[in-house]
Amino acid sequence: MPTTTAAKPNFAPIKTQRAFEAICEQIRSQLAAGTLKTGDKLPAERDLAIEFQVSRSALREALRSLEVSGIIRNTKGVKGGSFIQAAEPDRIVQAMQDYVHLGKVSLEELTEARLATLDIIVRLACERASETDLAELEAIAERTKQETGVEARYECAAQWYEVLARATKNRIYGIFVNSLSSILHQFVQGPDYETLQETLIDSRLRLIRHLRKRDADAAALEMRKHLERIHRHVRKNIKARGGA
Amino acid sequence: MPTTTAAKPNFAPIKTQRAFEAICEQIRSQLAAGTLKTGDKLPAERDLAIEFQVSRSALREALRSLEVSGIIRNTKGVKGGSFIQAAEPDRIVQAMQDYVHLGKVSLEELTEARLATLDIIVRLACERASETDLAELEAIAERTKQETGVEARYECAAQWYEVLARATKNRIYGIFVNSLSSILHQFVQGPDYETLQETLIDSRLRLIRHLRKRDADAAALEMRKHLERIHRHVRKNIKARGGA
DNA sequence: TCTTTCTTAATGGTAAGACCATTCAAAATT
DNA sequence: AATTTTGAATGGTCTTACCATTAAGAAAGA
Repeated sequence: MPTTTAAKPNFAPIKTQRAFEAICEQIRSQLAAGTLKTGDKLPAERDLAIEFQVSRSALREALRSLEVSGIIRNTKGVKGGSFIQAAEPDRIVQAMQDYVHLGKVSLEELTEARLATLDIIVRLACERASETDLAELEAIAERTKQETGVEARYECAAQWYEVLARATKNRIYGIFVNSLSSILHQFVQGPDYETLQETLIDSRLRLIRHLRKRDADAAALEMRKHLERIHRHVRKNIKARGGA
Repeated sequence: MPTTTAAKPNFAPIKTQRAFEAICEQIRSQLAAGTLKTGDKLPAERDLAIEFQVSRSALREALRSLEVSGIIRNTKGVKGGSFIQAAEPDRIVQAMQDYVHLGKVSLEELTEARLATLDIIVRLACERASETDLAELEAIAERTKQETGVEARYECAAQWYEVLARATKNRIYGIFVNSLSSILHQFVQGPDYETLQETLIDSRLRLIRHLRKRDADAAALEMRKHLERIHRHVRKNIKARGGA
């Protein structure tokens, strides 16, 4: 980069602040500061509009924005209002799904990221999993054995990964792996699901044993082999269907 | 309900459909069906309101909802309107920020996840970084040396991580590390930023050298040491300010 | 006293109409 | 030909009004 460019322009992009955006910012910052927290109730729309010195319609657009962002929930009637919602990763998952659906991310990228993320998770879980966590994992593996419906099995898998992520005592990993898994799940439907199922239970039981022995390398390897089986299956079905 | 209820309940949760939700659904379905696609322009608000037979305020709430979902973008003036837009990862970052603020994810969790994620990124970049990537990284490191403002430096850091993530040829990592960095950035303000800055440039240059030699372990170690310096700094400032 | 029904106020949801600020093309002016 | 002015289209905001839903309290009935 041989250029001279005395100083870079460094202009801030002008951006006419709309009223509802300013309102959202204020509420979000109060959330970040802790002034507002889950369960709190915002004043009524008419009162809030007066407080912000905007019209009710402008305020409502702000509330609508916060609602679709999963921050508040609106209920009608007296004793109704806008309540700060508990955090749910659904919005993140949906945002990632939208991103993927617009073709910005390939299946290969998803599977690779999932593999790497679960490698971290398994190794951390190996260090930190409590006996309660392990027992929960065993219960899920046991339940998976009995479920037959495709949806029920997916539910089991989701729980499996959730508990596994929880064992790391770090919620961030749970978000990551949940997002990736739920996106990949849309490709999982297809034949040969039965044959995968057989090896699945054994693989999970082996993984639990490795976790109990705190053998991180063995556990990570077991997870990797399992995921690669799944991903081969997914890739094959994608080709067969000429999917997205 | 005195009856026996022969079969299992299986009731769908009642959910009063609000007007703007119905509008969003129609537009989303037209997107899925391909009737609407990126770049298309929706009719003007007043016309759309007539077409949907709703008031303009109800329609605007629907548009607002679609806008914060990243589906449309609104511009003013004649030749303005609502345009279907391609999704950008900003939404994901925003969703993760909301989640952290709502969900009491601790600073420790954030830093740990960032460390682990960047470990993956560095190792992958070691394998896959092209000469162009490396040159870009060098240019950024060089520019960082000359910037003095806090915001300008953060801009450099953001670019640094973005290019680094791009070198992995996997966009998912970029999303992850962007989200974590932007959340952590809110804590970075504070004293002692100058002393950190000195070591920063050297650390980055060393990292680039390791990447060039394809020495993954050395590169990962360099990154880890750097991040741990940063995180110690952040933690200290948090305590000093009694922050969130 | 207890139960049921009715009233009522609070709140979100919707409607209708008006005005402002911005934008850009076309007309008017130099 | 270049510049300025005009004007219409469009999103953003404000105002006012009314409707639907909800829950608490009052009233009525047992």
